[in-house]
Amino acid sequence: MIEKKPLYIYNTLSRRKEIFEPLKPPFVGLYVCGPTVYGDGHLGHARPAITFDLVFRYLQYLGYKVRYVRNITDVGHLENDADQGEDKIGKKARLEQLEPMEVVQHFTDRYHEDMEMLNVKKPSIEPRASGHIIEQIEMIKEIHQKGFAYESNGSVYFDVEKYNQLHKYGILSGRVIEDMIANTRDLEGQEEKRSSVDFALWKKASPEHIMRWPSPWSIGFPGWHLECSAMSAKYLGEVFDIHGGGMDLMFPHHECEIAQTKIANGKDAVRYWMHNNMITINGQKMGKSLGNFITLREFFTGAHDSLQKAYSPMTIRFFILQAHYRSTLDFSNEALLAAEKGLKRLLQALETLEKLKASAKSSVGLESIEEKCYQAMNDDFNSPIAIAHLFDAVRIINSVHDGKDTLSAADLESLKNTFRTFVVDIFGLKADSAVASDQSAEILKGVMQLLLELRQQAKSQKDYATSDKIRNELAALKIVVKDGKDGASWELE
RNA sequence: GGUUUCGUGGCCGAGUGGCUAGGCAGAGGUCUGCAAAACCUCCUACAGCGGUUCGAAUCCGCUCGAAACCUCCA
Repeated sequence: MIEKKPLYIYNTLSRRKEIFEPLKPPFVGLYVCGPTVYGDGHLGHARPAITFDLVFRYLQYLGYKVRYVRNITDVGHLENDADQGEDKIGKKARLEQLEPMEVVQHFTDRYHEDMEMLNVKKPSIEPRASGHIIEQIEMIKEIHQKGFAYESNGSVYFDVEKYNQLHKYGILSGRVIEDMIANTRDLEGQEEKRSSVDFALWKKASPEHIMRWPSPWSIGFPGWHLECSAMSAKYLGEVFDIHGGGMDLMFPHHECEIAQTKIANGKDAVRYWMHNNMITINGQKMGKSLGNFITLREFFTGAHDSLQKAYSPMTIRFFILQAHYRSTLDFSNEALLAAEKGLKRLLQALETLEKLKASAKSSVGLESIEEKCYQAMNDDFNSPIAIAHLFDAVRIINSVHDGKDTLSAADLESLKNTFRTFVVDIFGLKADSAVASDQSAEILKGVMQLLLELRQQAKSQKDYATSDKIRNELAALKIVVKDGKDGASWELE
């Protein structure tokens, strides 16, 4: 354990920050709703991935042994358009003449690639919904036996009104069931349900629905909300610590999870509910249905009309970390450009830090930086505040490098430790690997050293024509030379 | 219509009863052969109107505006 100060987490259930106390310390169970793999991930998908990556990393850093479960939804959710009853993955597969699992595999692989680019750590377990049909069927049986589900034409529905008589339905989203009944729109395929608020636990497959499994009720597929309940219970137990996901999943997805689980195992499964906010574009949610999304790959390559240029994965990561996870974050080129420059400044300082030399004593105090960073993180993972404090450290690092301030050996060691810990370990930021640490990189390093020495010689002989030629030619190769107090350094643009 | 939020300087974004983050952009300066980088200084805002308070951007009320969810969505 690094710090004994309490960690506060905003619990959606109580709508306030609560002291985080794991059920069975030092273990922490964390479940996060993962992607539906029927298309490439977009910027919106990066938000929960990075948010809970931060949570995962920080909890681990505090010394907790975290089991992080993030699922892959590969059964598909019901489509609500003309192709009623057909799920998204099935639809995509029919269109492209592929096996559904082929589609699933393809987009799962691509999702993993995106996550790796963003330096998102792999979860401890990444279960697939299709691999847990049996568990889901068992759960439906349990709910059915207890009288909170009914069969209708081969499908099984959860009886929300009956549930609401014993427990309150809508505790997470603050909804009142009467209002919902009064306000629900008329949708097709609702006639099988007793009430419009009921939700499907099992759906009988229509003929064109190609993803299907046998069950006691019909050949079909599990309802949309069941997989997370079944898989979280399987891997984290009937009661576990944190459940996360996007705010848009709060209702109905998470609300349904709460109701199902409460009946199936008689307990409130989740102790802390965490929801990340949305990324917006022109003030509107970036989403599949609105068609205003930009995929992560498009960001990385710049291949999208809305993008002025390509943005590196680390820029995206830093952009997201610079906002608190519960705030909406508006995408724009200006904002991304600003993030790109800020990140560069931060990572530059990380390198500069390695070159600093200790002095007899420090001219600046820095013990509070570490403390402030921890305080910020302990306050519901307030990464933007922690980053602000890291920029204070950047200023100190650069001042020392310029010879305007000094640091004692102990302070320098402490600063290195704090800075690396937060930037690299907790925020997961790293230099984009334009130059990998392979052989050619070593050669480049040597060549550059030679060139800079030659340039220095030319400069000391006031042969500026030569020194400028070296600098300009290198600039044309996208290598930037920076003169400092003690010699020049270089970087790739 | 209901539920949940939000409205902060040129832009992005924290904060949330008094001490007025941070980044980007802009202006001036230091350094430098010049440039870049770095450093220093400056630009000081909280939608509007009332109320509570010694004191409010922060609490309360109203008005205006925006978003998410109520249908799959991170």
